[in-house]
Amino acid sequence: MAGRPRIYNDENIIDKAIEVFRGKCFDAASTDELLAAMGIGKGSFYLNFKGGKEELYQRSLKRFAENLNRKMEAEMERSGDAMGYIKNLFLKMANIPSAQKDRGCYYGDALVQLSAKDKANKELAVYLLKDLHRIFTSAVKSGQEQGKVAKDKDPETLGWYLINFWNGIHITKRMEKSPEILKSIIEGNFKLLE
Amino acid sequence: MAGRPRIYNDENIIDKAIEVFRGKCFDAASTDELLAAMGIGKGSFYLNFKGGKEELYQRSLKRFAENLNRKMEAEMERSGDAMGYIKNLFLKMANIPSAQKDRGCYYGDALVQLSAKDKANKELAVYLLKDLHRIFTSAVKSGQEQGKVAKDKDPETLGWYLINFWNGIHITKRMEKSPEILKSIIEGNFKLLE
DNA sequence: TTAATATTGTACTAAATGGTACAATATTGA
DNA sequence: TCAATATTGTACCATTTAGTACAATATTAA
Repeated sequence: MAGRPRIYNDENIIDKAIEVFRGKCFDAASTDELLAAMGIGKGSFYLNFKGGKEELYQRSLKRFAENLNRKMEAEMERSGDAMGYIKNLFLKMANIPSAQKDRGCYYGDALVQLSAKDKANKELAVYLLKDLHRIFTSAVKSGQEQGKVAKDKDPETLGWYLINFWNGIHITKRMEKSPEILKSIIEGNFKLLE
Repeated sequence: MAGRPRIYNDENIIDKAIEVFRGKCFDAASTDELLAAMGIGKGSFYLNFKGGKEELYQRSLKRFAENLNRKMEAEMERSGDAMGYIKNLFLKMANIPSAQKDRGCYYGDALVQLSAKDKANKELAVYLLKDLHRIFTSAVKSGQEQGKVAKDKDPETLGWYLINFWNGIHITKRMEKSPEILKSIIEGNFKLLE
């Protein structure tokens, strides 16, 4: 259990890598650039990430899910109004600064950016998006129990509407940044749940 | 007007390039690979595409628009039922083969795949997506005239719902390929126009 | 036939790429 | 104090990259 101490923390450097990956696609993000952002050298990197860039990306997807998916579940639970929390999550997208609107959903981006050879990571992104669908579906169910969502509709299907809307708005906000237009799209789509 | 005759046709080779670009992102598609698919050598390429890969991509976006946007307008006109044509366009996506479901909208993909440095091409993709919004909006208007779309709703706003739905379904079909689920998402979302 | 010219194919280059090898270093426990 | 060991930083490597230079080639018009 001896040895030279690490100068870094796994979670911290993966967060830095996510920042880089969100600015350009997997192939365009060079290891040199990633390592510079992470603040570690190649020696440390290839020791900890035996699979190189691909493993880093995989772990960044998992790390992202801990922050997004798990946090969403926790907040839904905590607030006691899961659907209200979800709707607010969407509405907030209308008002973020323009630069942030150029960023998409980390999972959806992975599906678009990864080439066919990165099969494993693509499947992981699909898995995490389906987990998001599950979370949306559970929010719909609790919304139905609270009388906030139409009870005669299949929650699973409404969950699909929501994940599809999630996928769409993350592209649309990159082409149209007007808060008013984005807000009208969001409000309009939530009518599907009524 | 003399000189060695070209062995290729601009439109043909750009179509081949589009095939390559749709399989991987801009940065990951190498010129060698592109030229092999296009069937021309570097000499011919850099003579015709002075701007290199970036110009090729730009012209491929424009070429794609001629085939998609212009064709959509023509079909809407020809069919005499613009909204029916648009809805059918979406419904067809539910039943295409799985491999095709892994491909997205060429413009939306551009927004996700291009890095910040390709500003010009990103703006072109935005322009073409906005042209699609205009087309959707005009379909809504003609649907309203024909009593197929609710008349009390702003066509521009419904156009936004449609372009956002377009953006979304092109991501969603990459994560969920079931024709039934995709069909239910499409049918459900078109309720927003009623 | 031939001058003018547009296109082609290939050899080449400089830079960047992902990854490896390994000596130097900083710690722990005996 | 020192052996054992985990981490670090750097020099290095083979490959791939986008793009250039230019001689060879195939055509048209005089």
